[in-house]
Amino acid sequence: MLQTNFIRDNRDLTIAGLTKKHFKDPETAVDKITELDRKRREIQQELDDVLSQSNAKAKEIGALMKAGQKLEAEAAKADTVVLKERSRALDEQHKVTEEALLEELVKLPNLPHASVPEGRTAEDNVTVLDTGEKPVLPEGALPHWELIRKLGKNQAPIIDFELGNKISGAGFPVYKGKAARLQRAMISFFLDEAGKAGYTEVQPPIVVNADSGFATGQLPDKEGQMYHDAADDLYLIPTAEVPVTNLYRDVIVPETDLPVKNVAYTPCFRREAGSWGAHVRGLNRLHQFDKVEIVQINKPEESYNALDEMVNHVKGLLEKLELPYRILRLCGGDMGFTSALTYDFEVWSAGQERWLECSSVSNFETYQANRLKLRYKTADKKTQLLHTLNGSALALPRIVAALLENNQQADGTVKIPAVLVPYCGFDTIE
RNA sequence: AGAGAGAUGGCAGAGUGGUCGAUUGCGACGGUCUUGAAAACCGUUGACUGUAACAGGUCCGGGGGUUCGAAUCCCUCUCUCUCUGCCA
Repeated sequence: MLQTNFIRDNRDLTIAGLTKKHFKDPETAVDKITELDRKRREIQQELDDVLSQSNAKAKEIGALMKAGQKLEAEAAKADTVVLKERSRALDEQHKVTEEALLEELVKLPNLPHASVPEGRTAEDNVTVLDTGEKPVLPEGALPHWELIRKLGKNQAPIIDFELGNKISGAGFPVYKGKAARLQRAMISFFLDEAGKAGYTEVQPPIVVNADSGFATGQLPDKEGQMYHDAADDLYLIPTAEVPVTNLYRDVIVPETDLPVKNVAYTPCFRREAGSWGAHVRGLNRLHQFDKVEIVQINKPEESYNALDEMVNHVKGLLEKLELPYRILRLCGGDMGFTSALTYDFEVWSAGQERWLECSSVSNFETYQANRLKLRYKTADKKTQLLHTLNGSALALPRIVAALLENNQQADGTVKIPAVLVPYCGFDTIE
């Protein structure tokens, strides 16, 4: 959430930023907020004044009572009636205005960093790195959803969508045998790599309350994208970002603890309402998938260095997995609601000849921290909002898809990259 | 799930209607003393809002109420602890 103070003092910057993000009619939104903010502060001032008078009166009455001057006390009580009426009315106005302000404020996305390219769609994203080297597949190479039918014993697919259909529904595959083991291996590998890079491993809850969803920005923006348990008003997490970042909700972090670096493996759940289509096959889009997420909390002046560090970490993973990939700097129109700068990683899926998004690394600056009330104390004892960052390192299904497709051999088997062999206990899936 | 108790500042722990934003202890920070450290002593030590800076306002688990006035009384929700039951 943007800060009202910032909007008030930087009207043009705010409008320019919103425009870059293709936010509809930013002037109107900013004006509305500025006006509500002005009104709120005006009411607040008046209310404070009335309360101050009431407090003084109450003290006066207290002193009179103590002195045993009952008559005078009763007279003073009469004076408070008007004050009380007035403060009730003002309080009501204040509440209404504040709610209206918040309602408008949460509609505003984060402002993009200066380096964010102009543009509206994925077409306008800027490729900042392309590793080139795409594998040449043998004759008869298949996309992974075909390939998995041929792998495993007795024609039982190692990743079984039909079986998932039966027990849950579309988008909930069952991993079996070496596919299940591969998943577990990758989770361990990713966690170990993050550990070596200084991240502390955490295991958070995978259902969260509405406060948590709000603080990281999933609510109210993406209400319909999360699975919701109405009985207990809890949400299944769409990403570990939500619980892990919320560990620091309402926290003032000691400066000496910065930067905070956490890594978590969790399953992720996404309803993907409305985003299903014919092109979405196999592992390309799922309702449940596994992901290892890195999260950093850093001082404002350090956060973009931290973002670079995270990007390099993800690069390292893909390189160790020997997968071709590219990095995109997302344009204003394609970025997430809460992000100030996002790099997407796409892995080359040779069997379907497509790029698949497998990681998204973002700096949210103070947008989440403002909702989280996540702060630290500066050397001169001021409390200041921190910056939050996160990135997938990595999301599994599309990596699995790319591994299977890119590493398929002429004889129909699949080679496992060397770094995963110790984790898997095998080097080939047949 | 049933019965009882409780939720106060970084922590511990007072406070049961009137200068209480809150006694005190610990911790932390600054100082005196010391070559340095410890001890001792003195002082400082929550957040939000607001102001140019003061002032002012709000916050004692959350929400609501009673009252001129609430940490203190009432209602409600949530959570924690103890005992009993059940259970990976």
